[in-house]
Amino acid sequence: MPPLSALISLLVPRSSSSSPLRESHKEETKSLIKEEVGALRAELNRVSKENEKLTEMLQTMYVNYRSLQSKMAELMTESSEKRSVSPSASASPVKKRKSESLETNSNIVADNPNGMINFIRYHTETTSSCDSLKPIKDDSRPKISKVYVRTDASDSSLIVKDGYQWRKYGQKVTRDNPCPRAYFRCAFAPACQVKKKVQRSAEDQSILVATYEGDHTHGQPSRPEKNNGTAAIVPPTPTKKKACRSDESPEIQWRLVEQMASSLTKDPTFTAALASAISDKMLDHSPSRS
DNA sequence: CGCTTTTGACCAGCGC
DNA sequence: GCGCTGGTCAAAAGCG
Repeated sequence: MPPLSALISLLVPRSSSSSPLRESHKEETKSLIKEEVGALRAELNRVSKENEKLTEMLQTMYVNYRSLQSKMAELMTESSEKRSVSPSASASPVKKRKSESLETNSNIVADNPNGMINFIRYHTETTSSCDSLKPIKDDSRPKISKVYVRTDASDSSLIVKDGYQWRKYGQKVTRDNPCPRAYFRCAFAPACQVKKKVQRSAEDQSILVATYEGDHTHGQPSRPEKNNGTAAIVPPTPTKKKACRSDESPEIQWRLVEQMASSLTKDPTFTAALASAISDKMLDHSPSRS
């Protein structure tokens, strides 16, 4: 990313002349640029504060989710204990597809009433509390995680922009949902066995449900700039929680601001608007116009 | 021309 | 064993 000062120096031509008129114009331009920079910084601060608020909201949601999950786990343990008392119940094996549907039903579509969060992700670990109901053979199953993405209901594409490259290898209409389900494999590394299923929610067709199976054996090939305006908020996992805390060091906060600035300057619309605004201001105050 | 997507065929698991 | 269903394969079509 080119620094803002470099961008400005490109837009503002350097003059070798030192006439008083030129000098005053130069000063005027400088003050204008300073004003612009100040306004941009204020905007950046505003956005970062908004981001902090969203992060806090997300943390609250995550804490609520965890407490619900632990309650669910307690209930599950209780019910499994009761089952183990009853010999008829423990004798019936849970079949593969049954367990999958059970898992899906236990997941609730997380939605924000404000519509601010449209990308919710959480993991369904193989070592989850629900394992008490699963047969032992399921231990070898890959890690499954689900992502709910709010999209435009009119948008028929089954694309979930998560930064990874995916190759579609199939599509199928399932019995319980009139919307087709798309099957993807990780296209970045042939050895990477991660699979993704994407299907619109039967209840709310504006929600895309992406199911990830397994872990990537490589790093993320591309950053989320691919999202191009699609808000993507991932709730903090226990290990990542620290990075999302509001009381983190100023260095980290500054890095976050830098990242935001970077993403803004990478946006061609933003840079074009910035260049246009600066050039307009320059032309407005140019001596030829007066 | 090579890569990606589409789509019908095929296969395996499950219920009856 | 048969039918249903979800998941995968692979040839054909599409696209840059």
